[in-house]
Amino acid sequence: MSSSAAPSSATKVCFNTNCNQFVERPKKGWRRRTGEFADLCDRCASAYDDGKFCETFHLKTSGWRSCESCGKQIHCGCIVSFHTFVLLDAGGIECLSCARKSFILTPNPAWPPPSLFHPLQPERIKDVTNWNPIAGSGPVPWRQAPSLFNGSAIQNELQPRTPFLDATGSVDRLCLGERPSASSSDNNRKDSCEKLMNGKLKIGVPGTLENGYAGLNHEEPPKSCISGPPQLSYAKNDLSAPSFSLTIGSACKNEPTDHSKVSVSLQQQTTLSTPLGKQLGGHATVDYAGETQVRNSKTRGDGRGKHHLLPRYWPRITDEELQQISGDSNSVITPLFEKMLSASDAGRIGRLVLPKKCAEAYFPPISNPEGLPLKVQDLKGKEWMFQFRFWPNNNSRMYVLEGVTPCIQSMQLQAGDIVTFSRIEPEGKLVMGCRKASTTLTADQGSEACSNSNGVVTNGNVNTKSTKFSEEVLENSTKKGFSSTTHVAPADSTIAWAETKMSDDMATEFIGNNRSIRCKRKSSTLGSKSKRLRIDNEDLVELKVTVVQAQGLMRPPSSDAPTVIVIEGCEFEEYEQDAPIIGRPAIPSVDHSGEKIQWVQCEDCFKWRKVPDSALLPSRWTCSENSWDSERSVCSADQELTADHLRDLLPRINKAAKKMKASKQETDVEALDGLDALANLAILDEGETLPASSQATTKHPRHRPGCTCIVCIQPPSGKGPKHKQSCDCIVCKSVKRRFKTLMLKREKKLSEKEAEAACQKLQPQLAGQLLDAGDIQESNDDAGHFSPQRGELNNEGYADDPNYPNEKKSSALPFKGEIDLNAKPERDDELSPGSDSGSIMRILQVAAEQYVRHCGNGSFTGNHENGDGTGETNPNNCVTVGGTNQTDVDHNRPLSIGTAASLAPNGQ
DNA sequence: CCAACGCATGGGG
DNA sequence: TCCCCATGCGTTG
Repeated sequence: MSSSAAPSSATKVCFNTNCNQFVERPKKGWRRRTGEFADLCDRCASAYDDGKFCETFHLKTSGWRSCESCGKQIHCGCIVSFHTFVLLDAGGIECLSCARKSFILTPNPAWPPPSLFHPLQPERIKDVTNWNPIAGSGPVPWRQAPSLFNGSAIQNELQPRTPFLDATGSVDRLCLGERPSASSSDNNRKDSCEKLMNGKLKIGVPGTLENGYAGLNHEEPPKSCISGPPQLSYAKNDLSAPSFSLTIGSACKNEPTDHSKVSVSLQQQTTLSTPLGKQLGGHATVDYAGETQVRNSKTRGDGRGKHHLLPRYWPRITDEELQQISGDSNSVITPLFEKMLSASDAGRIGRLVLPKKCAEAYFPPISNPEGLPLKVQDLKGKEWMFQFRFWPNNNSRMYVLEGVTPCIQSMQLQAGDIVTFSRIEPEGKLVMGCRKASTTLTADQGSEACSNSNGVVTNGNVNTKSTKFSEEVLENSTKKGFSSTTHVAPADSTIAWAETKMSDDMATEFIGNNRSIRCKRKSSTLGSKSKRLRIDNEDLVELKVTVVQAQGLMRPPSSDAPTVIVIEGCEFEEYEQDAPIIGRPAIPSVDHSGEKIQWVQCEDCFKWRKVPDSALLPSRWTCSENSWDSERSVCSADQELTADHLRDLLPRINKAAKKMKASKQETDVEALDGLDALANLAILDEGETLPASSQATTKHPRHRPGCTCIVCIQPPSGKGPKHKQSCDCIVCKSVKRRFKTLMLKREKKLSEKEAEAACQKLQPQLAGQLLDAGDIQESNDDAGHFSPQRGELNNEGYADDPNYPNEKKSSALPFKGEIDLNAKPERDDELSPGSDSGSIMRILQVAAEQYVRHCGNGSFTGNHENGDGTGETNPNNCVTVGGTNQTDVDHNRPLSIGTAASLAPNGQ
């Protein structure tokens, strides 16, 4: 590859390695993977402009192939000409001209990654109105499907549906974002190119066309070229230095030589070496669109041509997995898709629901509901025979793999784990891999996996992969920081913190526990109709913890004492000059002399250092800043705190948290939404491991104890006299604005439908509630109301059991119990979270109102709907979602941020 | 009575 | 609003 050895453009040496002349005024050549253009001397640039670069400089190199149609020689495998041909499904290549004639539009994989294109992407690229999903939407076709591109009938069929068919030249653009090398003189083509770009090229992405995988999917563009669609095959042999083989359809089969693929050595090798990096970037080949189209429109009859494959199905296969799949062979692995097992997938029914698009894209077409037996190989090489079939469903189809139970069991998979499907080339065998939930949280997928996963965990196993991920998350969360009130760190970051910041021993313990927390929580999300709602609820718990954690990280600013202002009866501390800083989490303790101290971990070496209790530590603290112990002011110094000691410290903290939780549970738990919430608590208890960060330093030294207000987290500047309700000072404005935002979000979130449903469903309930709260309470017991017994059950993990009777689980709709307790008759409509609830926004509202009631001596109450004016609530309630868990009986009780051990002494 | 099958339902994107 | 898909549930063997 010319780019590899060429000097950087900054040297003003011709980028052409066969030239290397010094150039004073370099001309732009092809687009490099960095996004820059190759600087060429006049001569080389001229050759490039004329489309004769390869002829001139690469004539004697390998890689020349003939266009299957016109026989024109084209240099393949070269970045310069990479975009001048298309790979045919049946093997071979076709020049763009011929491809255009054949309506073969799908360019070779785009390269460089889309992000690199952005600076040069014209605005119009955003205009996707011309985008026709057909060409780009078809998933990678079943490899054995006939090549459709030589069939004129098919082409004809496609033609009317592909308005940009005349834009073949766009391939150049697509790939290089610049002029086509071979046909730059063709103005028409240029225009076409631009049109195409308008339509979709934006994508210049890997996977460019396919399935929305990458190419087309603007809404969910791959994060990088490597996280795209499965068309890039990963050559096992290249593990050490990742490169990708672009295999197209059955090309490999027909031409097992390297002609069938174009190896591209990726620049981002380091990236690629990460699990995420293995997301083989996609590319599309001409046939995808065609075949998909045909299959969709003819065979399947659902020809909507809309095949955006959801990112959650993108294959995320790691090196190891690829290696496992390919074994010792030289096979090229084409990751197809993956799916997180649902409870029913992993259940005993033995049916694995296949994402429709995946099924239609990667599995053989079936027209009979009976389907076909499908041989799938597992990672051990064992072959399984599944029945690939479908059943009609609402004018659509629901694809399933039947008979997967033995396979899933042999892989020891459970709901939440991920199965991956890949294809081995050239054999074309389907391979089913798997990834345990505990190792699935790649950066990209993390959130999703987390939110969707029921994350069954494997005994808190810790492996390097998960740790890596945690580090990534940590890094991300660190970057994001906790300083923003609106930022709610993902739960994972909590875990990440624990995993990465603890000493080894502790990390192990923490990781295990945290994982189990996370995973158990997740596991409770499956197996119920209200799965998604339950996820919401889980999120609430996690939010709460996270905010608690955030609170715990707050440190008063170095400036003078705060100015205390009062807004609507609430006191707020303001720091005129400096906002509170984000402090580093620490573990409060007492040393042998009885002096209060705190343990803090060095950012660099992770060793724990003892610092005075009063020490205010920056978020990034290292041994070098240990001014209290000069001997241990370097990372090389031994850690004073033994692992055992540290181990002792944490349970203590956890106990404190637990105790606090226990006290809260009496009231809060009643407000929890039944089994799931209880399960969450149980999980927390069981895990006993809120990260130290969320517990050890949860005291806000200069703050009103228990204050969780947004002002405290992120105080607005300015000070002033007592604020009146009509005050429009910056503080009040800020608060009001935030509340308004909160409410707007809520409004947005709540569909009318939900509101109606909520009202309707609640009417009877509320009516009954007015009559006899006791009865309701009792009747709601099964509906998820808290009961100690139920709590026990959850502690025993029943709630985690997907097989746990659905009647019970599904009845555990969030807030069924709490609604009764919290709703004021006159405000039922507002307060009722909706019978189907779990709506976080509603919860926020409830929390906000409670807080308002607490702070605002009632003046806020009922005004929040205005979203403005007097109704402003401290939006912090938004984060205090933990409040959800504590939508307690006592309306006057202040909202506290939740379970933080030491954060809010007065917060229950 | 149980398991398997296959369709229906409905939440959510 | 449409579609996907997780899962409920009736039917059948």
